[in-house]
Amino acid sequence: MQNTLTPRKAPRQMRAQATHDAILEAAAHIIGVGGLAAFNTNAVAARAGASIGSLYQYFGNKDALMVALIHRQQKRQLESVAQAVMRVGEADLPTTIRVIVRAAMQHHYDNSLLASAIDHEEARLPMDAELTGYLVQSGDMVRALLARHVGEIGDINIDHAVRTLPALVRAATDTWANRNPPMLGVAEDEAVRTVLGYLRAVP
Amino acid sequence: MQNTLTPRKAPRQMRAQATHDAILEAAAHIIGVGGLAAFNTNAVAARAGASIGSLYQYFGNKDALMVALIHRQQKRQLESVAQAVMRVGEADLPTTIRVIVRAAMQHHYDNSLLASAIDHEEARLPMDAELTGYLVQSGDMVRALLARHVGEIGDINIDHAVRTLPALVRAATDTWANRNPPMLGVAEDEAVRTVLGYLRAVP
DNA sequence: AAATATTATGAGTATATGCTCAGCTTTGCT
DNA sequence: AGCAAAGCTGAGCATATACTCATAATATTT
Repeated sequence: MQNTLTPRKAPRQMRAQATHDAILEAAAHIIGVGGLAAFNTNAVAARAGASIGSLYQYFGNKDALMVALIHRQQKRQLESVAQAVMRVGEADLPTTIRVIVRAAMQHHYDNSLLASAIDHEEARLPMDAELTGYLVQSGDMVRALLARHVGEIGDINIDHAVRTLPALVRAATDTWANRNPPMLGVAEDEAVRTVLGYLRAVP
Repeated sequence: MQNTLTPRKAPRQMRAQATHDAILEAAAHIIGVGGLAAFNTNAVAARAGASIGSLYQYFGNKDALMVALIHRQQKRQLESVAQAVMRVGEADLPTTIRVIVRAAMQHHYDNSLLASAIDHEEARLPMDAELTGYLVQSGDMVRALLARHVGEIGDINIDHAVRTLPALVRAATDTWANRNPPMLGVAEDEAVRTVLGYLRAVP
C-alpha cells in the first residue's frame, strides 16, 4: 500500500456502504460536539454502531479517517455551491452573491466546531489530488461567476480572489453563526457585505 | 479550587517565572509544528527543559495550559495592534488600515498552525472573564478608530463591524501566509482590500 | 545558621487509545 | 445446497499520555 492515508478497502455491498457512511457520520458528530479532543476511533466506532474492527477495515488509521471526513465535507460544500450557482441564473450581482453565500454557509453554521477542526487538520495533513481537485473546481466556478459581472466589479486579481473570497465567507460565518443563539441573519448580511465590498473595491 | 482551568500557582521567583514562560513557549512551538495532534504535556515539559512535575505546578491540567496559551496570544495580539494604532496617528483611512492589518498579522503568519489550533480550542473551551476583557478592549479600539474616519465609511453597524473585521483579517492572513512559500505581501494586500471594501460598502 | 517557603524532579501509576487478528456471520454466485 | 468472497466482531495488546507524589534542591526570611 503506497500511502496510509488512502482508504484501505472500498465498500462493495450495500451494508458495507452503510457502515462506511455511519462511521463518517459518527466522526463528524463526535468532533462537532466535543472537538478534536474527543475524537478517538473507539468512540467513533461505538457511536456508529459498528465494531472497531470494521472501522479499520475502511480506514487504515485515524488520519485516514480524518482525510475522508475532510473530503466528504469539501464535496458536499462544492455540490451545494454548484447547485446555488445553477439556481441563481442571470440575477444581478448582489442577489447572486447572497444566494451563493447562503449555500456556502449551509454546512458550516450547524457544526462550526467541526468546521474549525477541519481547518486545523487540513493545515497539518498533506494535500492530496482530490483536495486539489476541489480547489480547482471551486476556483473555476468563482471565475465563471465573476466573468458574468465583469462590469460591476473593480480591478481585481482573479487568482487572488478565488482563494480569498471563500475564506472571507467562512470567517464571517464562523464569527456569527457560532454563537448562543446563532445569528444566522447577521452572518449572511456580513458575508454579503464583505464579498460585495471586496469585489467593488478600488485601489 | 473553583475551577480546574484556573492557574494552579503563580510564579513568585524569577526562575519560576522563567520556567512558567518556557513551558508556554514550548507549548506554542509544539502546536505550531505538529498541530494539536502533537500536543501532549510530557513533550511540552521536555521541550521546555522542565520536568513534568513543574508543568503541573503551574497548570492544573492540559486544558489549563491551553487556556493560558490562548490568553498569551490574545494579549500579545492586542498589544501589538494597540501600539500600531498609536503609531498611525491621524493618517488617512487606507494607510491606517494597512498599518493595523500589518500589526494584526504579525503573530499569525509565522505560526498559522498554532493560530488555527487556538481558534478551534477557543470554540471548545469556556470563555472566561479575561477573554471577554480582550474582546471588549479590541472592540473599543476599533470603535475609536472608525469614529475618526466616519466621513469615509459607508453606513455601518458598529457592533457588527467590531467582530467581523478582525475575523476577516485573520482569514486573509491564514489563507495567504500559510503557504509554501508564504505570500505575506498578498496577504496584506488582500486583507487591506477586504477591510476597505467592507467599510466603504453601500447596501 | 536555622527555619521556612518556594521551586524542581522524574519514576511511576492509572488510564486512554490506536490498532490487530483469529474467528464468526452474511451475502452473492453456481 | 454448497462454496467463496465480503463483511463484521470485540477481546486484547502495545503504547502513549495525563497526572501524582515523595523527595530533593534552591531561595527567602528570621
